[in-house]
Amino acid sequence: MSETAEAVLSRALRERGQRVTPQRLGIARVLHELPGHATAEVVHAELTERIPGVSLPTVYATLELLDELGLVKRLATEGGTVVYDPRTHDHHHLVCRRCGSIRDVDAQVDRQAVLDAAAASGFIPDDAQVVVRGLCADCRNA
Amino acid sequence: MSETAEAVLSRALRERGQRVTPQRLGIARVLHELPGHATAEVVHAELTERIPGVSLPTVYATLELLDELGLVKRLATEGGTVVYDPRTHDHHHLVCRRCGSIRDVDAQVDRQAVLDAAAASGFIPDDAQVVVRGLCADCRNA
DNA sequence: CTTTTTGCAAATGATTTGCATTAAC
DNA sequence: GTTAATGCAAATCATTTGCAAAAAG
Repeated sequence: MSETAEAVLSRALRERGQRVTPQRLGIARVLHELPGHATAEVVHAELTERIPGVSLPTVYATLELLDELGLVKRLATEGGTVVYDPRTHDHHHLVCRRCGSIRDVDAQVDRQAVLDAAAASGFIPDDAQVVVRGLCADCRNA
Repeated sequence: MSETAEAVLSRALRERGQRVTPQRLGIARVLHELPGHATAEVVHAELTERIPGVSLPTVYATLELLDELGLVKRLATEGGTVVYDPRTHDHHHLVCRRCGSIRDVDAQVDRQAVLDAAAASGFIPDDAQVVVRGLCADCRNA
């Protein structure tokens, strides 16, 4: 089986000489257990039910740290807020124009043409994902 | 030659029974004349040099209106702010992880695989663009 | 004239900061 | 013991809202 989010985080923190705290472990765990993507507020609310007393600023700081460590991905929403994605494998996103929800999709897309064009302009690419905008299944009905 | 942004906007407004005001025309013109994408603040600053006295709330409301009319595209930045893109043709974006800048790239990418996957999950796609994250030419040096 | 649009001032809401206290190591 | 991490309260910043005055049709 694969390692827990806590185990991966603990090792990453020790490697950088940073401290392993219950807040950090809890935040990583909660983010991975929540379905889909989550905002700092949502992580905080869920975490509070497990470890009361953790502050919102700590949640924000920790999510940013997890992003720096490459353990989660920070995503900007159309609405201007930020959500975190615990899935770091290569995938694409479906963004609903009505409710703003973001869902993952797996698909094989050849992005070489954009990457080449990017490189040609002096840009050094890290990764490239497709963002599909439209109407999600829920909003299609409602 | 192609129509001016003002002419297109005037017609779109009349069609919807909305009013053609110097503020709206000026905002559309400024957005199209500024290089690349612009925030509401930047549009406001530039517009103020041409037509003093236009308020920031009016700029925000007008940019939203232009987006609804399909004359510009609203984009959320990684930093959590919003910029407007006056180019409505199909293109992709290069987002710098360091300075947050967004540049356009033209490239031919076959997105059918994601669109199919999206449709299979009940999502109705409007469009799909590739977002390339990485380091822009300026930040690579600095 | 009637109704929309504007400008102003104030409100909002997500995220960040300063700083004293607490807890990892 | 040292130094980094936390919690709290206050600050910040982009964006939005309420409402009376101005202007488009």
